Amino acid sequence: MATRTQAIDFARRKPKQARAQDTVEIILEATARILRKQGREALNTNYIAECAGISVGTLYQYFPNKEAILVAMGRREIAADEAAVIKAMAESAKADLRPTTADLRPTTAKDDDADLVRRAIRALIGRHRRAREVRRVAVETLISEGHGDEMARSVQKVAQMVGASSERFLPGRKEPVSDTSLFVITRAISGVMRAASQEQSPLLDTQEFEDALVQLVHGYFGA
Amino acid sequence: MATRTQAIDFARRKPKQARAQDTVEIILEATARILRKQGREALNTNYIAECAGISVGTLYQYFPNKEAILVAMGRREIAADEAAVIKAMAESAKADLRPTTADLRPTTAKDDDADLVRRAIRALIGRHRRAREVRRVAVETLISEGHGDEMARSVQKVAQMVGASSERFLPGRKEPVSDTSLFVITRAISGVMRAASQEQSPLLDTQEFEDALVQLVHGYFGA
Amino acid sequence: MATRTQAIDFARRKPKQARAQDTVEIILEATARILRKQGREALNTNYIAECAGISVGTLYQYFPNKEAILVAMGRREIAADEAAVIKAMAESAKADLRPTTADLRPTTAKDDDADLVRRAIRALIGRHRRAREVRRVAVETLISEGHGDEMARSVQKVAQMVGASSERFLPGRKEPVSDTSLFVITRAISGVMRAASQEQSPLLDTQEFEDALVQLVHGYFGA
Amino acid sequence: MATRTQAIDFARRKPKQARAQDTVEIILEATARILRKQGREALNTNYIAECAGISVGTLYQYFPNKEAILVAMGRREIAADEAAVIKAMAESAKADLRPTTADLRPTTAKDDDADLVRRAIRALIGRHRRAREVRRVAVETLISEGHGDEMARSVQKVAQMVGASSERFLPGRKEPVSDTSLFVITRAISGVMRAASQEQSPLLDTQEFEDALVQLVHGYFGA
DNA sequence: GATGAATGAGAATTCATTCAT
DNA sequence: GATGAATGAATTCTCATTCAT
Repeated sequence: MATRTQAIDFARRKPKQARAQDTVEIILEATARILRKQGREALNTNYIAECAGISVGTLYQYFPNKEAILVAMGRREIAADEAAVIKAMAESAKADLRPTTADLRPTTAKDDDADLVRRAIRALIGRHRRAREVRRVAVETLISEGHGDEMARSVQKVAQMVGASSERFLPGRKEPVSDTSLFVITRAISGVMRAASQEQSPLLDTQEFEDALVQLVHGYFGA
Repeated sequence: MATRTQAIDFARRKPKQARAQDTVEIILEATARILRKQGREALNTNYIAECAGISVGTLYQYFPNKEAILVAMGRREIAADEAAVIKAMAESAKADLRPTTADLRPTTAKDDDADLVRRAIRALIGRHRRAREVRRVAVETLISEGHGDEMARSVQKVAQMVGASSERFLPGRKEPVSDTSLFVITRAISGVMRAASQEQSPLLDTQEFEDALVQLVHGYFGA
Repeated sequence: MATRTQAIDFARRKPKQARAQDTVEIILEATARILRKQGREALNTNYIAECAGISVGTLYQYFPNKEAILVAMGRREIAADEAAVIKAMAESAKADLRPTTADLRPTTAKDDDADLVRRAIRALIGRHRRAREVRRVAVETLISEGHGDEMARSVQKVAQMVGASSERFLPGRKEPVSDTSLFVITRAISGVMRAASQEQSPLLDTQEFEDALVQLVHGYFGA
Repeated sequence: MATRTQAIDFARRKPKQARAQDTVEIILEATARILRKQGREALNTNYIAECAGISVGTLYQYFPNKEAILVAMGRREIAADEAAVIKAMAESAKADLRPTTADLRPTTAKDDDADLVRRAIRALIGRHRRAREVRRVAVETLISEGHGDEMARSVQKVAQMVGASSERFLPGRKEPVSDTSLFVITRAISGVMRAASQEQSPLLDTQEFEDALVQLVHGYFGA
């Protein structure tokens, strides 16, 4: 059965047409909105459909089940994170960065690296500042549905980009960053970010917080 | 005992008799078992009661609702973490620690501090090595039910103990650790640990992992 | 129609289609049937659904909870009472009424009034002769859910109609019937009727009973 | 079995001792208190026991089941009504009654009768002014448990007393009051009273209300 | 493709009652 | 006699999913 088969790649129908694509969008947005405003408790397919302004039947034409919606959202979040960080790093060369904690960073060749790390972190903080519940639930579902690897891969990818760039500027470091180190530093950053979101920490909006995270990275790969 | 008392806060009836106390225990254990073996999906009050070998009615005599059970478990987990870490640190003075990555730690006065941090981390890793789902769900509930502060407080407390001890051995550092630093380092450690559990990372059982975490702390408060 | 509209006030979804409207009807009828045959004890949502030949889910698509069903029934009863009485009074002009207790009523201009009162009472008795438990439970719920005013208003309305008509034929009475009188006479009639239903009094089927009630009204406002 | 047998007369054990008698009292009072303050919804045996300061087990030593408690309360209410009315009537001869609506009652031999009716009604109003929910639930249970006759009998008894006394003063009336009349007038009074309680009517506290009820009786047995 | 009424298994919770201590 | 922990059937209500129109 077509349905069954397609269910495997978690989107019941490949939306080729613009309208169908929109519907998917609308569903995902409605889901995010509910998550943001009422929390996971209030999330159910009927309500998603209602908020999306479509019927449940239509919803099930685009997603085989509830989890698929969350998984799609999770992927989207991760992709958006990735894009945001990469974009930020790409802009690194030109922009003028005036960090407040200049004393922590000697004005050497390392500067560019600092910029890179700082920019990546800043971008991430930006992403986390909003849609806490959305992220949490979506990512959680992604993991619990066995797609945790996708997330890990994305994080790893960005981390490696940072690592690769860094090497150019850190001639002292001979070997590439180990897998363990990569794991630890990426999860450390995510963990701090996540906690700040979840605990609604006011730190999320301070420069001090950004500095501390930058310091965490530099310290770890440190002098 | 802290654990006991707090668990009761949220309980429907104060179990005065030994038997009642046992019942609470039995319920919590059954809950943990289900979480561990079948996951959150399978968790429901009827099933908990069945697994605990009691009736639903009895369950509701000790907990006003499902969440309360998870909250109690969360508190228990946290308290156990705290106790484990503190105990580990207390033993720090006498025991002989032979870390494999000796090169990371110069043999100076800092040694004792390193021991402290390492011991704390080692204890934490130990705690995380088991009952991943249990921790996750319980702690999550704790947070989502608005008791996130309790967890934060516990973590903070331990962190401060480490910080206080450290100062003795780091005469160079004049001021106490700032709140931001405390937040960042504790959440970083927790985040890494949590990710390792959740992603079922094999790293959790390696010495390399422990070393990396120790390095994360030392690097952050760095040279 | 008032009944329909009000019933919907309390309903979960506005049934736009004919089928849906029927469903509401079917639910209410099943409820009445249970109340009549097995009493309040036997009334539960699962059983209502079963008797109605629908699923519980469907039931809850039309009523947010059990009470709402009873409230809807109560409103319906009241509206039907009102309609029955008004209809009876409207027919008053033409029909030939041969009351058995002619001696109680002098053959004067008051006759028409007597007709009016008698007709109203006769209609009410007719309504009460059936569905005792249904009325009792439904109306009780209406009141206990805080909708007692609706009932009062309906009763008052009819009473005022009677009062207004009476004035035409009782030139002797200058002032309109006071609120207190209205309250007392309407509740007196209702009380007697209710008791007759509840106590399953055989009086309900006698002419003597009707006469006594007519006499109660006439006596109260009496000569 | 002793228990079974005694259950039939609705009190599991005949409390011969003072203490036992007290316990029954305490249970009934706790029940009334709950009914008054939290309504029927909140009424359950465990809660009654808790409020009464005894254990459920003890409660079941005095009442075979929940209904028995309500039945006992109902009987008590009725008995108290009866006693209050009878007492009021007994005092009729001496006391000085200054009704406000003197115009309604010509100063003839009927005066004493007026007093009697008025006193009875006044006493009843007094009883109804408090414990609305208590009465309602208790009496309802009494009826629904098939003890409606007891209530009817009590009401009838009082009514007959009034009727009997009246006759002395109403030489014109040859026959005793008919059963139908008795039924109608007693239920009319009860109905008005009940409605006033249930609808929380402010009339309950006015002289006008008392007058109207007196008028209802006098009008019915009319000039 | 869209709709939304219907489904019904399943989950949380209550409460009258019992019985071992 | 008193206690109160335990019981579990019963009840209310939810929500993912289907399918006739």
